[in-house]
Amino acid sequence: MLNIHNNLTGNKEEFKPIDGNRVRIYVCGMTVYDYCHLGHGRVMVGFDAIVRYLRYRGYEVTYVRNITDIDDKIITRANELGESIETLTDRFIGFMNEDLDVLSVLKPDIEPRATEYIAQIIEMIETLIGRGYAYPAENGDVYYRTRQFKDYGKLSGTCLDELQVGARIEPDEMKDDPLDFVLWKGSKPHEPSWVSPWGQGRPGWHIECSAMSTSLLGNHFDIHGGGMDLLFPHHENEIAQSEAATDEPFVNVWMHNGFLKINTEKMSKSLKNFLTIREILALDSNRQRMGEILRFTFLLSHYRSPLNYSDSSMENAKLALKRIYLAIHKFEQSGFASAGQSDARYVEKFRQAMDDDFNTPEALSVVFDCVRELNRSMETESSAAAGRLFDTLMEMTGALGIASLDAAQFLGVENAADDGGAIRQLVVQREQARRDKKWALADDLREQLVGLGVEVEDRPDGTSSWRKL
RNA sequence: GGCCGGGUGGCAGAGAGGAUAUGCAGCGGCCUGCAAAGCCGUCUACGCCGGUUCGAAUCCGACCCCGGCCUCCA
Repeated sequence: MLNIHNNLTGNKEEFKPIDGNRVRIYVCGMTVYDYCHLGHGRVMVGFDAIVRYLRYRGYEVTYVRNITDIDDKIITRANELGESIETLTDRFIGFMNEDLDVLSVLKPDIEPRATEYIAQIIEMIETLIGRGYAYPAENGDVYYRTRQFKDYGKLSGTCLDELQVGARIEPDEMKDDPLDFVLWKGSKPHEPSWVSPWGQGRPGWHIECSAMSTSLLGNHFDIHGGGMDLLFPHHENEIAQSEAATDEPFVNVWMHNGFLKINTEKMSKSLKNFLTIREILALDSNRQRMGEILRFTFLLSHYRSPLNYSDSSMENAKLALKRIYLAIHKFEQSGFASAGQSDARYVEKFRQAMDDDFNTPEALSVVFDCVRELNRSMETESSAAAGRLFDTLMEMTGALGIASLDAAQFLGVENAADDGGAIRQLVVQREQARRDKKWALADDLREQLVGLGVEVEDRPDGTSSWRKL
């Protein structure tokens, strides 16, 4: 039984798809005018793991994650850089794909862009006007009549009269009520625009997600996700728009990622304390390895908990992941063979953890228990057990999308292509010293290797393996 | 001001009325020329004050701190 924490009710609930075994899920992706930052990474990795697990569990998942490619900030940035909207957004979509690839984030089944759904957006706005939930203003804007939607606030738990205090009307807006929000923006000269019944303009932010999600997944679908900061007003507005337009319940389960913090403060663009994914990836010569360490860092805490990012959180993840890879590498070197079946004891516990609102930290504790027993079985040369435990380990890590790299490569086993052979030379000298039983020299050479970041491991036959992680 | 989260051992981070989380670090042992890796064993916990209970880190109440939302943000 899979339980998911639903922000609509505030409770953990048993998950039941609307349509048999089929799960339809929509996640708010990014607005593409800058590089992906760690907060994006957390959402993308989090839902990637969730979707992977849903599939592992046998659900037939349709995963939609949108791209916002038209909005005020995109226009501003394009003007600043003196390039077209298309060039700018295409460029950052390219960067996003590269970053997510390194984080082992699989492509969603459908990745719609707002500008490809203008017709559906206009159609939904017309429906809302027809139903009395929206009205065009003289300046070419169309606004949503918030007070008209009786359930407004049901997701975020706010009530309209409390919101009134902070609500504001910008000088150029012509709202009937400060709480109303924009569905369509009349365009100013030199801004990109589309023809609409209300003149040249472009969509407001919230409407695109309502239009894209309902077009692709139907009026009523299973799961909608995103970062906590989208809960209000974005998701609240999506509900208001969609349910007013379709007269059907919009989404059954709302899921939100906890914030990412840096130095105990929320990371955000407005605070200018954000780190981009590529900055982090550049910290290691091996981008793939760094990507997986970052992914592991995210998975090491629960998706709803606040996560404090720091150098030590990455170091922590690196060492933990290293333990997994060392076991995998040892197995690969050992000559033990896969058993073709996994150990139900671990798989059961793993599923229990993941079934409890995708508790990845708890699931990882099962992974480590399995690693320990795998190591033990390899020491006692229990071949069948080792094979079975290895298969179990790979099944669990596969479901989480981790440990997918080549173990030797991750560990940097006898790989120092960049040092001109100096390491290899020292290792060879040390092997000779050990054969000559010149222990002081051997130890001195090992110290030199450690200074180069190299870990040496002696084999019983007098040779040594080494790695540079 | 209104509304949400959270305070767990040296660090990270789950859990949730009687339990060995897990990873890193520490300590003791096995292994090793010495190490490393691995294995075995082991020490540090549940913000503060009350209450409920046979029993509370876990439930209730007060308090103190921290973070967030109420405006663009994943």
